[in-house]
Amino acid sequence: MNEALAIIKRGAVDVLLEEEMIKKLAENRPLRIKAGFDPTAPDLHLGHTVLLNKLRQFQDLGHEVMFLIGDFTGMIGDPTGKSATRPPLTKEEVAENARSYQEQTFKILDPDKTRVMFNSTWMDKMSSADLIQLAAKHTVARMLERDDFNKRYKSGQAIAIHEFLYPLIQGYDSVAMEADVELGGTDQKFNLLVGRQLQEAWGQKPQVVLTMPILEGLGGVQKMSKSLDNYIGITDPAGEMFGKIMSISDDLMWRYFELLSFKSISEIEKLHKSVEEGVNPRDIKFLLAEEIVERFHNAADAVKAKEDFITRFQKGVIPDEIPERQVNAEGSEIRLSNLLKEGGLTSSTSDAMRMMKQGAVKINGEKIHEQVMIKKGTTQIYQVGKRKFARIEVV
RNA sequence: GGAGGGGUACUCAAGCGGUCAACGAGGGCAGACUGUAAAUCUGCUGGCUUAGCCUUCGGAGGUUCGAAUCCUCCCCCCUCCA
Repeated sequence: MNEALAIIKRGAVDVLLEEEMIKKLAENRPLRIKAGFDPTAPDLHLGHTVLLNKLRQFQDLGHEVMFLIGDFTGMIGDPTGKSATRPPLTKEEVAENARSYQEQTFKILDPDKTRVMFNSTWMDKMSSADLIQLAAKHTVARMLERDDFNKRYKSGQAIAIHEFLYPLIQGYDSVAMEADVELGGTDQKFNLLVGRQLQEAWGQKPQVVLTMPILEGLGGVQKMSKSLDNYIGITDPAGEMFGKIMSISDDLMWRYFELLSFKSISEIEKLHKSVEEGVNPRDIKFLLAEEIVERFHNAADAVKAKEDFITRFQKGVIPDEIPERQVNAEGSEIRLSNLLKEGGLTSSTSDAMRMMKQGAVKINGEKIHEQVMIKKGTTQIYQVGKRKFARIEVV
């Protein structure tokens, strides 16, 4: 039981309230663990798996995971200023996304102990009067306590009325689901707490709120996100996944170990000690990279990814598996800048020019500093920076 | 409905008639050094047919030789009053 609590608390930022968690565990029954997901983004990356890992741990302890897809809110759309207007999803799209979610999450979650739910099930039935009564359960002042509302309010940015509704709906989901525990990122803390309050208002025992940290992206500064392109997708090819993990800083590595590895805390502690005693952190990072690649691919791929990595970077060999592309030349030849752009190695020809000037561009391993013409019919290996390669044929 | 303030590149934030493709900071990218690490140093960070040209400062017009900067209208946001 103490052990269970320790597992639950690993990596978590908050457990509110811990005494309640202990009591619930003592009841010795499968607890109902809720976690909500946006119906829009089924492309999961390692940042999402922090939460999934925690859900998995609950499953391993014998509890039941309720995987809630917030399709109701997704179908309304969220016209809040900042994230551009996101178009409402259709029922079909939601269903498709849900399927995609399962496909990806079941690499971590145990399907037998996972129930997928949709909040439209109960929200569709809610009348306007019901909704207003729900809204009556909370006050504006308390809403403004939420950090991001608070900041926006103080700095004079818009807050639309419906934004106040989202935490309430999310909280009501906990009521409808009779959740014992709800998991979320630290950014969700406020919303999760609203759930507690509403459950009490409906005469239920409030859920325990457990928040997990937001995983930093590859740069270690901003959160991992697709739009910042600093993520490791769980469907990334093995070699890429391995390489991305190897590129993180040593400090960040320990964070990834804590949040992403299935190794026990004591094992990780041992690794930490070994580094302090002089083991090259890089070798420890190998362990992490192998573990993650193995989880989302398989053991053989992990081994191969490591070998490739070593030949490629420690021995400086150009990788043998590089993407092959074809680029169309208008005439008998094409400018290198255009080739790099068309070949997807740079975002624009201007970018390509900059890269050349900085000595980041190589053709067959040879640095190219200036614009050159590439003849039609040639196939060469182009490289921009350390990581971007392509074998491009000019046709 | 009334009064005032504001909308600048990924983010924050200068600029308030030319020297502005737009200071600075953060973020990001690249090079050097390395362990594809960190730290550090250097360069870059709108596009193109790249010593030149083209399009950007909420939107549309206008004034001017010349506008992010001035004027008009519109849209959006904030504050106070009702």
